[in-house]
Amino acid sequence: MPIVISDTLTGTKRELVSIEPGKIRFYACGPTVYDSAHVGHGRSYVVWDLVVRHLRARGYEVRYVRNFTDVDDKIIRRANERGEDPVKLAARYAEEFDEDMDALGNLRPDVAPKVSEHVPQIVAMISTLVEKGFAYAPGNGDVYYAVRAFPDYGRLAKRNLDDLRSGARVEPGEAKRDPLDFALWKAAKPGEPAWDSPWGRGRPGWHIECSAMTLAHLGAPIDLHGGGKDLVFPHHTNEIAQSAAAVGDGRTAESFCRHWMHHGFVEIDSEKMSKSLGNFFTLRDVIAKFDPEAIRLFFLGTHYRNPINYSDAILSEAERRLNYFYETLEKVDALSEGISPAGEGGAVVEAARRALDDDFNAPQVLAALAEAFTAANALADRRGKKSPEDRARLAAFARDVREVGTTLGLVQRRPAEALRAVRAKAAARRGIEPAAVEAKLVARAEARKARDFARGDAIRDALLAEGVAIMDGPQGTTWKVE
RNA sequence: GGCACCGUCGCCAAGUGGUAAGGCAAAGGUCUGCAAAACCUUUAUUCCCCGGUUCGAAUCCGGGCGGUGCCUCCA
Repeated sequence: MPIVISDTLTGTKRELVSIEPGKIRFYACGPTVYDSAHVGHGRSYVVWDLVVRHLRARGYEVRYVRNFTDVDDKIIRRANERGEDPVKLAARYAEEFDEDMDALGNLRPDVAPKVSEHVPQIVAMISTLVEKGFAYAPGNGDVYYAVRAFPDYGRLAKRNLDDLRSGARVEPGEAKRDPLDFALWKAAKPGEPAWDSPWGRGRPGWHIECSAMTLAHLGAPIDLHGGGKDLVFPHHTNEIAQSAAAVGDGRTAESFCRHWMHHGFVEIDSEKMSKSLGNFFTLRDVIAKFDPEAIRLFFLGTHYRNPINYSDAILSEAERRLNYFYETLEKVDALSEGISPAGEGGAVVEAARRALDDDFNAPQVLAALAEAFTAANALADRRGKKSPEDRARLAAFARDVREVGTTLGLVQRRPAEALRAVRAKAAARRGIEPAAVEAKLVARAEARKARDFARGDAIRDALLAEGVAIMDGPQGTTWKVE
């Protein structure tokens, strides 16, 4: 069964065909680290994590490279504002980024290269482009890429040079032959980090770093390149032009990379979440409020290509759903402890694989899981003693769900611990004191033991008014935050 | 202005030619001292509107209306 993706390069859904059988060389555009990551970054890298996990589950040897852009105008500006060294500031945010990604359950990439550590490769690549006639140095210390030299220019973005030219503009001081030409190398300005080059001291332009780091760590051509939809133009368009000119045939986008995937944005009130609009939440802030696995579940509930609206309400819904998953698993684990599962991988595993093979359709996997969970609960809660066959089926459910969860990066924690963590966050959010709740539950238990149901119910209703729901079970009373 | 994308139940959301997944919410039921949770049942002859193609369209084509993104930094 082939894996099918929506390929931006062709604008169609088509089979992902790797250059070397069984191997995928994958590059995801990483963040520019001048500030804390926001929810939009979280979505982006959960998407790429899903892609990598599924490809690996399907037997591919995936080499996953994701860069840090740590040399950039915004980093320099931010560092100057704070009187800090730009490279150090970037390093700090890169570390923070890694922590956030870990919290979301994303696997680390195999390589996470930084621009500041690849300047020699970048200079070498620019030199090649100049030698081959794809780039020119007008003598002001800048080097520009000559867009007209690359016949496939703009194909990824489905735009031709005339369309683009109407909107292009040239900054004062630039010496471009064509307004669409873009800087590969920028002459150093005072107070900026700079490196020596054949064109004088300066620093890399925006797009060249990804090209150079892709070639340094994956070679060319690569199989798959990913990023947000906002990177299609100009970033990826220019990457293709540079790379195909430097190491490919100089004519076609495919000589650099075969397949391109782009995901949709996280939105607030149906508007793109972005730094410039100021309508963003940092991952740190959201993780402080909601369990990161609930955030991940929220991301996976919408197909990666579509926009996804962020709100506290929808995150609460994801949190309740996560609770349901872990409560079910806790119950099923208790009933099937030490039992060997019935049969081989079940229908859920197969359904999940099919859904992910079809352009990484995670929402469809969640739908398949929903049916499995319902069936497991029905069996677990059925009255009467469980037969050995029932227990084996429950064990099989737990095994299958966890296997699917491995690919999604969900339900890998121990249920009791996850439930406690989720509850703690929800309680903190609502200003609920767990110790106070426990004390009230003791009082209620005493009242009920004395068959004073009126008093017991009064305590329960008071807790519910605070947002605490209580469940009486055979093992005693448990509670959670509504 | 140019180039794209999107519009599916009260809400969220799959589905890209074969007769509308799933979740939340809602209603009824089972269970329960009463609840909660869980489970069962019910809830879109219909997919923004109007035409067209087709044996057949939410899915393809044309036109409208509405929303968004990119064209400048952006995941």
